Amino acid sequence: MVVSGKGQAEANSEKLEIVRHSAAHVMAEAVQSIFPQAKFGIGPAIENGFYYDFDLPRSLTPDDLPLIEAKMNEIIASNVPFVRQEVTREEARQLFAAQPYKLELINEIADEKVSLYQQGSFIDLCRGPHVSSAGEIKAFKLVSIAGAYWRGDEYHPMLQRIYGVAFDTKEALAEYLEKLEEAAKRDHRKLGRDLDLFSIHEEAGPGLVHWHPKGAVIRYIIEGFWKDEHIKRGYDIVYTPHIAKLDLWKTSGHWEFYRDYLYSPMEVEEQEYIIKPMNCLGHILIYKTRLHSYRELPLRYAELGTVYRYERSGVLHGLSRVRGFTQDDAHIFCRFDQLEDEVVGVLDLARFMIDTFGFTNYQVLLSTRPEKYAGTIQVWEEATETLGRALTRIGLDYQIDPGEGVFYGPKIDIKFEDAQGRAWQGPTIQVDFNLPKRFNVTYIGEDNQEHLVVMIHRTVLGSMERFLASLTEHYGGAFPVWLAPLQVKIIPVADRHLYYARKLEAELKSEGMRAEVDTRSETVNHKIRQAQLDKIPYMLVVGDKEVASSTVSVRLRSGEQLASQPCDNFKEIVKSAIVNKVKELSL
RNA sequence: GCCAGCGUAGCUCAGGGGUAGAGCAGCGGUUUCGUAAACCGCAGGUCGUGGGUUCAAAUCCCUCCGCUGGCUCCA
Repeated sequence: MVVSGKGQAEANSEKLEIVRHSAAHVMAEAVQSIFPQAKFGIGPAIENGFYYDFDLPRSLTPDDLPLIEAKMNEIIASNVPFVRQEVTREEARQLFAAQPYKLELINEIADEKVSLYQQGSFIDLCRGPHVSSAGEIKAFKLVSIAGAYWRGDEYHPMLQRIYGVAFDTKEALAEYLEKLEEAAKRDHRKLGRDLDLFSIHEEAGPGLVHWHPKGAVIRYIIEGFWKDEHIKRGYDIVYTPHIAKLDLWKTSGHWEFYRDYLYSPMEVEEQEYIIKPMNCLGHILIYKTRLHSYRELPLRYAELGTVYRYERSGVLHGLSRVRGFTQDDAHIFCRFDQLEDEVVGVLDLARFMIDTFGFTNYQVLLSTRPEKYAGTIQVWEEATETLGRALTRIGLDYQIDPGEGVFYGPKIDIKFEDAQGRAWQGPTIQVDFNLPKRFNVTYIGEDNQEHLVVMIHRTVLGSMERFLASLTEHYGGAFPVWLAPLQVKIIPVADRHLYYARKLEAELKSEGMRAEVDTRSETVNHKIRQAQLDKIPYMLVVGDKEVASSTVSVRLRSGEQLASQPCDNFKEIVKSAIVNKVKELSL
């Protein structure tokens, strides 16, 4: 039996964190030497590196970074020791008399003693630990400057933050920077343009997505799959209008709570209407067109519903954060005693979707009661426990996100990571105690009395836009065959093979495959290169040999090449890849 | 929204007070080719917008719009 405490890897990562934290202090010393008037915020280690926040007499520009780096290198070369000492809070206050942010921090420390770390001329309030001397920082680079509000509060002053990355060795640093460059190639905004999937136009407005034919094919396939799967799982597909009277949104509370996210009302025949920011109200109206017995619950209304929300200009991001998007939405109306089974059902569906589309990098979060909430604590606790039980039943590992629930109920979020490691919320399951009450959404129970339903808002993809972003980055644009906008590119060797190539194209198309002939009078090499850049799964090169023997020569986008084979054989291979939704090309 | 940076041809980018450039893509020819870029030619831009400084602005200054990276936010 192994009795040792920490594993080697864990110890290494702790050491690296200390190095990164110390690098932040060294950077602060460098900044202090350049700007003696600098006021210091905080400077922690973060994933891959560190940052430090400064209040400086002028704005930093990227040109400042090499100067600060040079200074840091001097400090590191001098190998100054990091010295820890403890002083009383009062002594610390005197020491940091000219440092308002530090004073604020000192005042919040409960202990009578506070610890300080000093290297060279720079002394900082800090819990530590640190390296013993600056020379232990082996490889770092300053990467960017950003504004950051003091203590993350937008009503506090904005400080200047410098981000750096730091690693054990120069090689590890170079490897990391290389990885960043590779990640940029997977960025859905770049691939979206290169692969002709979508565009966003200044003329039309930021955050408004135009789906090109190739992006639209992917969406169309996903939507068809999504609808079929929902019908199989007991959902009913509905459609609701894109605008509705403002009064409806006043009743729901959205006008009061989410006004900042709503587009201004438009007047129609002296009535005010708004464009919908959510689909739920339409579904509620459908539900309420008649009385419902407890026997017919749960009812599940699903809609690929397009919504519009005003997002602040600084937060828009490709397809991941937009102002108009289509949610793969559904609302489940059920009894409280059905909640757990329903959540299990949704989680099972969400996981089925995640697996089918091949995602592996995601995290599951259970968000609990926030400070401002509707309903009673008891109901909240019951519902939160129910969500937790559902997660356990389905066997999903999850973390608690305390206080991050929506005011109307707890929720489960599934977040996908993008190419640069940023997390974006995809599937979400939210329990709602608020709307059923506000709209009096009820069923008639066994006791012949009216009871409020429990509503679940849920998506299993998130939105079509964000989902395409995630999908594109996950596959680096090389979509699985069933999703690939174009599945087969037919490449005739010379013009005399065009007839045969077109016949093949027609044959494949008639069986539902997406095939196209490259009819240009270009070299075979050129056409193959183009097909490779377009990341088309299969390329069929046809020349004299193939025409003579009625075969095709298959090249995969992996570069793998296969012997000539009968066309029927190839068709079966592609069909099976489509039907089985295979993630990797294999033959 | 806030801080910083950026905006030159469809794309990637050069030029930085004195007549707007390249490669790729596009178009027209020639070439008919066997698994990642044939050759020749042509065309393509109010240098994001509006204003200012100047004899002269893509270039310097300001406004706005958009994008990028952060921050805040994200029902």
